[in-house]
Amino acid sequence: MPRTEVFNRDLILSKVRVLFWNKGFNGTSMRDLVETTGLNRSSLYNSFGNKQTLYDMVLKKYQDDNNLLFKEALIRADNPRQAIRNIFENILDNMLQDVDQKGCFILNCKAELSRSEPSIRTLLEKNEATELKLLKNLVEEGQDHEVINTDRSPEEYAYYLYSAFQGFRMTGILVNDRTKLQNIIDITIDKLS
Amino acid sequence: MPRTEVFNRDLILSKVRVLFWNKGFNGTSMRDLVETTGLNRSSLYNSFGNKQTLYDMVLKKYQDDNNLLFKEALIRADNPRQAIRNIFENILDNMLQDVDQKGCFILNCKAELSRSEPSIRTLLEKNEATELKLLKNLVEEGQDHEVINTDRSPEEYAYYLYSAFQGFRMTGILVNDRTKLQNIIDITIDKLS
DNA sequence: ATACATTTGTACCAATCATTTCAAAAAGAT
DNA sequence: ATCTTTTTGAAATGATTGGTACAAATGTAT
Repeated sequence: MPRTEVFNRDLILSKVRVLFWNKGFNGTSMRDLVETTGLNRSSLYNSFGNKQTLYDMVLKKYQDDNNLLFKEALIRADNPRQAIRNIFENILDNMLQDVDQKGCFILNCKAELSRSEPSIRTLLEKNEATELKLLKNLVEEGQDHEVINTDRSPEEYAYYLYSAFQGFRMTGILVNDRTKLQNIIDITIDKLS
Repeated sequence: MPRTEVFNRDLILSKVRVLFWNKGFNGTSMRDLVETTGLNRSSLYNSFGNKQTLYDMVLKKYQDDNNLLFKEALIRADNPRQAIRNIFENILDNMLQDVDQKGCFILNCKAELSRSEPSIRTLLEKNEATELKLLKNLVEEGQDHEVINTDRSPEEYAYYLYSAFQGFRMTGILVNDRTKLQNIIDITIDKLS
């Protein structure tokens, strides 16, 4: 009975994501979104809600994709320290492929909206807790397997790595030299050996 | 002959800065600026130019203030490694005083505008070069005075510290626990000993 | 072919955007 | 007191904002 959707929903959302990622929430207009997606204004509202819901959708999708990238890093790692290194290096490859040098969508969101949108702040806090927990567990395992030193507690190293990771992503906005970025990773991970 | 300005120019600009810092360029309206400064709409345009020039002015002022903070860190340091530590700890005090947890204005700007405004991108690149140079010189001195190890070159350590510094500032947006932030500094600087 | 649900195009909405205009008010200097 | 320059207030500018209304077009299933 019903007419089926003619457009590729995921393709549309990926275009929306690039736009928000590059220009932020406030820097992106519905006009921009209509032009870039090629969709009709009505279709956009009808199928995806309003500007806020669109932003929320692509931000969450970005989070999921990021988590997948992390999981992938864990799978092809010999040990927990290597897993942490892989997380950084997976992102490095990702960064070098991004000709726009958009940085991290979540960090851009954090910089723009963490003080204005309570719901966004909650989402960011949840994201932070998740990443810290992941890192803490990895450090804990690494210390158990004696591939990470015990100079600091797992939680302390988790905060250090979480902070370093954010800096790494911010640095990639202006720096796109693989050697320089790889060097940052090396020194950061070195600290754990 | 001319009537003198009745308002305190620096006070007005500091209010403008807080606004842009918190809500970004695109998130701040001229209406916001008029309300917060208490100035008349015409006076704002007449005395400070338009929205863009206002933003540029306060961003540059922020940069200058930041540089002053760095210089202060160098002055009261026993050696170059301590100077680097002081830079981080000066900012830590600064961060803990900021109830808004606005993070770093320059990084918020970087996240929001580095892909949209070429003039801003140039300013950010210049800022990056300056900070890297400062750090490189400090590491060089530190290695000469044997308070920083020579595992890596001054430039390599400069990138590492620059990246770590950005991460530290981004972390402070959601974390305001002194112990946790101090811990990040300690581990980061430890790497140099 | 008919019925049904959705997509689409166009036009429209009120609100807000950054910025300008301009006459009136204010305050220094002579 | 008069001149000069600036600040001020209020109103208006045209453009753009996010979002809606609704009829026409479209396609699927019976």
